[in-house]
Amino acid sequence: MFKKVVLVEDFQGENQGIAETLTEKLAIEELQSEFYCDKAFNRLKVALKKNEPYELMVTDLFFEKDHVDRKLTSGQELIKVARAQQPELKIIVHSMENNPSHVNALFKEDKINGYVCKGRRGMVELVNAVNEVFHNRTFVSPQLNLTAANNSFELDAFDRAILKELANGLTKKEVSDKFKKENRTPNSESTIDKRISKLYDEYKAKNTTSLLFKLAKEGKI
Amino acid sequence: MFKKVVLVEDFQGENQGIAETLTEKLAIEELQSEFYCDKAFNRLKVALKKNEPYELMVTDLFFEKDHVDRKLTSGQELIKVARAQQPELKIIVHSMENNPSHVNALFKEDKINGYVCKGRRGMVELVNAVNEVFHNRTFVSPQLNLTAANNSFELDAFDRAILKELANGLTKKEVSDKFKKENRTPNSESTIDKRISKLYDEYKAKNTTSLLFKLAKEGKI
DNA sequence: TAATCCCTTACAGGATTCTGTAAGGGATTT
DNA sequence: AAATCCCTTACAGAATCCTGTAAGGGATTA
Repeated sequence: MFKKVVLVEDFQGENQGIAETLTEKLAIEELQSEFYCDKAFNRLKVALKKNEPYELMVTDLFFEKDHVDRKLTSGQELIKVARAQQPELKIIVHSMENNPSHVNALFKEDKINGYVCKGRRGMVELVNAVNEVFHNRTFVSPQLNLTAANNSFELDAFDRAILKELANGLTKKEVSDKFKKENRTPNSESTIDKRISKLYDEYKAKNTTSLLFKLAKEGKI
Repeated sequence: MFKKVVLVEDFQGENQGIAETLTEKLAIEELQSEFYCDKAFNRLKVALKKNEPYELMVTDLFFEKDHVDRKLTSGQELIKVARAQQPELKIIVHSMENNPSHVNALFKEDKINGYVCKGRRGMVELVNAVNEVFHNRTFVSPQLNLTAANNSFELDAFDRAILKELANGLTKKEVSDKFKKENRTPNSESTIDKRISKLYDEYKAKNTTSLLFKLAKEGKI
C-alpha cells in the first residue's frame, strides 16, 4: 500500500473523515492533510527535493476563498503543476463535480488516476479507488458512468462564446457586431441565431432566458 | 454536555469527520449517524415514544437524490417535522449554504439554535456551536455576518414567483395569465414588467436573460 | 464533373421585450 | 380633509427575439 500520501480538502469535517478512512481502513503510514492548494504543492515540492516524494495525492476540485492569498485557486490548477513537477505521482480527485465531460477532461488532459464523487458512499469508493490506483488501474465512481450516457451533447467553443456574451446581457446583434470587430468567425446574426435555436432543442429550452438559466444551474457555463 | 445526539449528513466523509469530532472533542455518549432525512426522523420518533428523546440534531440542508425513495428531501423539511414533533429539540444546521437571508429564515421560521458553515474551520465552529447551544444560546458562523452586510437587498415572494416562471421559459404575458388563472395577485403584465425592471437595476442586469443567469450563478434562485 | 451535404449568411414577419407616460386606489402624513 | 407616497394597472412605440425560407460556398462522394 502507499506509504506517503497528501490529502487536499478545504472542508474541515470532510478532511477529517477522509484522513480517518485513509489511516484506519488503508493503513497509510504518513498522511499529510492540507486545506490550501498552495500549501499542498509546497509539501510535494519539498518532499521531492529531499528525495522522499509523495506517492499519492487525494484532492478536491473547489476550494473556498478566504482571507489567505493564494496562487493556486482550484484543484485542477494544483493537479497541473503537480503533474508537471512529478509525472509519476498518483492522483485521485474527490469532489462534488458530477459532470462526466469535466471528469473525462481530468483523465485525458491531466492524467488523473481516479475520480470519486462525494456522496453517501464516498469513503467506500475512496478505499476502492486507492486500492485500484495502487495496482496501476484507474477508478471512477459508478454513478458517473450512468449519467455519462444521458447528456452526451457537448458545447463547443463557438457555443460557449455566444452564451458567455448573452449571459452578460448582449443582444444577438451585439454579439454579432462584437465577433465581427474581433475578427472572430462565424459572426453573422443568422448563424448565431441558428446555433442558439439548436441549443434550445438540445436543452429543451423555450427561449434564451430559460436556456441560460438551465445551463447556469447545471454548471455547464 | 448533550448525551444523545443525531447527526444527519449524506456525504460519508463529512459524516465520519463530524462524528469523530462530536464523540472525541465533545464526549457525546450516544451519537447516531444518519444519511437520509427520513431515517433520521424515524430515529427521533422512536426515541420520543420510548421516552428517551434525542437532545440535539446536527443536520445538513441538501441531500443528494439516489435510488432510495424519500418523503423528506431536504434538511429544512426534516427540521419542520422534527420541530413540530419535539419542540424542545436543539437543532444545529451544518451546510454549505452561505446566503444570510436563508439562514435568517431558518432561525426565524424554524427556530434552529445554531448555524455552522461547512469550511476550513467547520469542525472548530461546530464544537463552539454545540457548547453555545448546550447553554441555551445560539451560534452563527462568523463569516456569515460579514457577508450579511454586503447584499442587503432581498427577493420577496412575488419576485421569486415571477423569476421561477421566467426561468421555465414563460413569457411575461404567460406569467400574467398564469397568475390570473391561479388567483394570485398582483398579476398584471405591467406590474410584472415593473418588478423585473426594478430587479435589473438592483442586480445590474441588462435584460431578463442576464438577470436570470446572474441569480442562478449566485444561487439566489 | 456532377450531386449531395453541411455550414454560413441574408431577409422578413409575427411575437415578445423593454421603456416611458399616465391614471387610479389605498395607506400614511400633515 | 388634503397632500403625499407607493403600488397596481393600462397603453404604446421602438427594439429585440424567434422562426421560417432561401441562396451561396466549401468539402465529400458518386
